[in-house]
Amino acid sequence: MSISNEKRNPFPYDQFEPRWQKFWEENKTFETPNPGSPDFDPAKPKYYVLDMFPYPSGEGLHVGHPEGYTATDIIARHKRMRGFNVLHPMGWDAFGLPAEQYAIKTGQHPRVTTERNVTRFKGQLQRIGFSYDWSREVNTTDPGYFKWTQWIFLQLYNAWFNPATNRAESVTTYTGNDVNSVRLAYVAEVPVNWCPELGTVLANEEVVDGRSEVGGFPVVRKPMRQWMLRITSYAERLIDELEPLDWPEGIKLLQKNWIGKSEGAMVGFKVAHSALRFAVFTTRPDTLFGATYIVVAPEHSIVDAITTAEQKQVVADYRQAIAGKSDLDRTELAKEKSGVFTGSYATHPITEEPIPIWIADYVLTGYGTGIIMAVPAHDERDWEFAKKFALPIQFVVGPVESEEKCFADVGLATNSRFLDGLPTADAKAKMIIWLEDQGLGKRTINYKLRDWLFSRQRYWGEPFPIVWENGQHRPVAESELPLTPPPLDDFKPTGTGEPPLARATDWIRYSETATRETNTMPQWAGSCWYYLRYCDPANRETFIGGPAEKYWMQGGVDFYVGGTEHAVLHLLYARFWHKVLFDLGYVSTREPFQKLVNQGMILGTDGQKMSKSRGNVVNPDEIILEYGADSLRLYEMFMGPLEQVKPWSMSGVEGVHRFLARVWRLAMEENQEGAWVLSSLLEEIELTNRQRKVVHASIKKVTEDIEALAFNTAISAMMVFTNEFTGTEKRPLAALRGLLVLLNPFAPHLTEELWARLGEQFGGFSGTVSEQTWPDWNSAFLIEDEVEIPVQVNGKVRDRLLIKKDLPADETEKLALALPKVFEHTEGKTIRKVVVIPGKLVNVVAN
RNA sequence: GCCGGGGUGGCGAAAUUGGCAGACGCGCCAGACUUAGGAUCUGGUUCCGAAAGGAGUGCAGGUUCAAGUCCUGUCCCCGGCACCA
Repeated sequence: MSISNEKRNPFPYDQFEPRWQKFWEENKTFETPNPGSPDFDPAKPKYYVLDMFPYPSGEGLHVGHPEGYTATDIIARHKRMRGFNVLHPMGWDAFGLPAEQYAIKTGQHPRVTTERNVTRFKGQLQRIGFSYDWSREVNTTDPGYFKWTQWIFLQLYNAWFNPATNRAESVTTYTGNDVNSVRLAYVAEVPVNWCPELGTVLANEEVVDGRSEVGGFPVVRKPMRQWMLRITSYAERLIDELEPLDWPEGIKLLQKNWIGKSEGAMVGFKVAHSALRFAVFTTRPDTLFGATYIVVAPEHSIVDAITTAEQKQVVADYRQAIAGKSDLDRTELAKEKSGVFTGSYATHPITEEPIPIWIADYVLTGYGTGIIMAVPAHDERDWEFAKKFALPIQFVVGPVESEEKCFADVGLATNSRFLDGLPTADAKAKMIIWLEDQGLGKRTINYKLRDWLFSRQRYWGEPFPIVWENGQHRPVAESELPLTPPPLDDFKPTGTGEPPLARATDWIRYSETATRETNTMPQWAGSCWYYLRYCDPANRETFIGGPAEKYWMQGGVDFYVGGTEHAVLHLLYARFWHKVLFDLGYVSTREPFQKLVNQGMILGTDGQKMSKSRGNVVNPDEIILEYGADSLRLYEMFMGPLEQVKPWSMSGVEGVHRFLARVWRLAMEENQEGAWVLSSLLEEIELTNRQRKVVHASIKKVTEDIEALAFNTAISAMMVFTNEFTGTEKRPLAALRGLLVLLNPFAPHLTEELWARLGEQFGGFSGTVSEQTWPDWNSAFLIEDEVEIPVQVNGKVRDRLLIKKDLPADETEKLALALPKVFEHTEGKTIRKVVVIPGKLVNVVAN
């Protein structure tokens, strides 16, 4: 019916927000020139602020995405205002399973789905007003991009890790006879994580509790021929070079534990009555005299050779039972130890006593040698196993309180001949030296980290630039890149482990005698180097040009924000690739990401993790529609500390929305017709002392808080600022100028709009706010000459004292003791002591 | 089990080096303006108590003139790893 029934917004964000977004786009406001370009200013320092680029899913953005993105955007805008050349790009990690599975269901080519999703994501991000330099947008599925992903793979293929120099080098420097045994990218027949449901193998990092990280399908162990990347040769450097980085300690530790370095010794054993030998890895060589049996992983190749005729059947049965189990089953059964005797004995290297050799699934194939010496007296797992199968237990470290309990602690060696009486650390060292002298063993460092399983049986990924001929692999020429996936009608997995690309028979046929590799790279490949491509996205000659790399990557990415879920995946892989590129001379830093921050997860309004099934997902589009992009940005930052997990609250959004409305009404008012016009209270007047103090205190607080990433308290400081001026009769323009600049990185649309409107009538508002210089505060304006300090009696505040800030202690004490309240509370007591912290507090101690 | 993070009002949270616990926001209460208010403005709001006063940062101790902050022990929540010899 009438106008009054229409929704009236407290300020017209719906009109000016899209207008400013268009303005920034048309004026290329946030495009950053590269070194060498005419409008590049080499005098400015650089700042590279990076978001973990998203996978453009069909669901669109959820409110978790803009959390980190808003934080980096505030930093980017703030750094620009402080005179930095800021690199702030965005792109798409667009290869991946969902698009492929959608293709399987609908026949729709993944490229079509991907393009649609990218358009959607980009539109959503632009509607939030992020200051990305969109001219640098990258997409991992773009042939112009994955050409270089494939190129980098070829560098890995053509490189080996030289232990003598502790770095990667061209394979041409390798002097051994089998170059394929040292390449950083190699083929191996390995037990892999095969996921029948997905029809593909997965990396260890993609398997969670025996199920696929994507989809949650069961994963089983199966030996298959796969491409591997030799990340293990970088284990040491991945740990050492992590140390100086400005990363959360928790993430560093997560990576360190994942790499899992342990120091110990390799000890050689002989199989009794046989020429067979094997080695075990132990971190407790000092307990060698306590080794009472040997355990071999069931899958180990030595098992056939050592199993006696009598034990053949039980061993076969056991191995069969283990092979049929998924990792999940194995984990669930972990509580109960199982295993069988092989019938063979090993000879103890020192005592030369025979000790039985068992197989058991508590020993893992992939770690150490896959064989252990069991010391049940001093290892919980061995203890359990020995108890269950009545194997002998020999204590060699003491003091032992009870023979009925495993003693896994350090202590003093006993029953160990030349080690007796030595504390564990010394015993370890002495044993290692002894073993080395006798040629029975040697000091060894072992890592939990395994080589990276790098091939997938999928369609929607980068094809390997490799061809096979006579059972041998070789790289294709660089000039043949990019190698694009062939068109297919059927994207389904073949179910046999043969990748879908195998269906493209013409594409596979490389020559009369050669065929193409049909595996594709995992999704992680593209994200291993995208931060480099942003520096020089249009370069057709190389993956990154020298000058761009040297300028933008100097000291690494300055600030990188993303979720913890990538702690051991993307962040480890990218560091590995970066180190290879560094060793080969293509980049100039050892590490890619100097400073890393993890944003905390945003929970639903019910305090639970957001999920479709719970129905508690908050859609940013709806927030923008109802409250505007600035409100969304501001709320995301006002919720609490960036790194903390925190629940979404709709009334919280309204709170910051009201704050923005107050800022709007500081400058604007409605006329008779209900149109917004400049407020009649605005005047070019001097600030009062009190106002000037508020302005400068806010500049200080907001500046320091932005640098400390304490955006929530920066916003509260601006709320205090706004409250201070809301009630005033006259509004000094200088205060408004200051507020708009401070608020701009947080609420760019509102501040630009007010700046422009004020500029039409008043001076001092030239250009856009984004172009303004960040203000400095003057400490002189912050000093108070009078302060109110609490006066305590026995630690309880009883009164207050208004004194000159620098009043000497003795005079402060005198004034405090003269207070009636102090007298009242010390009456009948003796004053023992008066603590005076000048300008801060007085505490009278009496009893 | 091991490693990491965290427990502060009704709620999200603040609190340099130990120095007035609860800034700011939400919610709630009251008032003003108003035909109206789920708009706006003003004031109040940790708890108990009419007040004086007392209690209070997961719990129990300790150090100190003074502890959310430091120390010892303990409980709970969240995240990661999980037979790595």
